[in-house]
Amino acid sequence: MTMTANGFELSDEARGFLKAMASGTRQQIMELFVGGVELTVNEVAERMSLAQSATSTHLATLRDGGVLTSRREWKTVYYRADSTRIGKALSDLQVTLQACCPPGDCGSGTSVCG
Amino acid sequence: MTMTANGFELSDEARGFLKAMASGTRQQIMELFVGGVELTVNEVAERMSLAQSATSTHLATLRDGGVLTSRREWKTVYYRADSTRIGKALSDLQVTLQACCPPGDCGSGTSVCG
DNA sequence: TCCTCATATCCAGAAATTACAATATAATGA
DNA sequence: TCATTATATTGTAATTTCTGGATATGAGGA
Repeated sequence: MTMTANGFELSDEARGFLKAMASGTRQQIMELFVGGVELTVNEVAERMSLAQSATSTHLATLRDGGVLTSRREWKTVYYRADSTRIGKALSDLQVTLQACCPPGDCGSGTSVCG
Repeated sequence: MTMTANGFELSDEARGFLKAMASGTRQQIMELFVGGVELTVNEVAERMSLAQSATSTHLATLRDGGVLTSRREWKTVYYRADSTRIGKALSDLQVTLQACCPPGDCGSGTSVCG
């Protein structure tokens, strides 16, 4: 929990998540990981009909954004959804975007709530 | 609730949300709406130091994506966060991305859960 | 009707993203 | 060391997105 969080600006986790998920291709890639499945770069490339280089870049973007995590086993890298960080990002988005009233100002101003 | 929802693909609400929130500028715009605040196009343009045309386009994109809603009062249009639709999108994202195991397949496969 | 204000749309250049081919790196085994 | 396999990085062209100026639309008031 960051000390500077005030509910008025999106957390780094939320920003990273949104940036990573901004691409339709990456959204489709994430659908391959539903259910905790682990996949290698080549497996994703094949299922997406995408070049290996493009796939590697997308997976790196998703990992940088906290959506995927990876582990290395021998020569191959396994990617899977980072459930914990995804949960944090979504929670932050909900707090910031769905909050009815500013902290300490509920019901006092011109805010339209509900 | 859609009949075709199976947890393996992102809902239209989730896709619309992600597309709308893909831009850093639009993320900043959304921070202006925290707490249920209502703002006009010109107010957003001024606070963002953005041209009126660009602002109008961004707000339309956010509305199309289900993140903002608008009402017309006399000559001016007031925008505010669409709490209900934001909640639906975030809920769908959580169900799809955070789900541990495929429906009906929990604990049976090679999934790495937790 | 004409004028004004707020917003929306159109257009063209600038900036960012995406894709693939080629090459580089990392890890392992012969 | 050399070859092999999986992944990462580089370079570049094509596409998409973003932005501001100009213009159009829509609603009221004089």
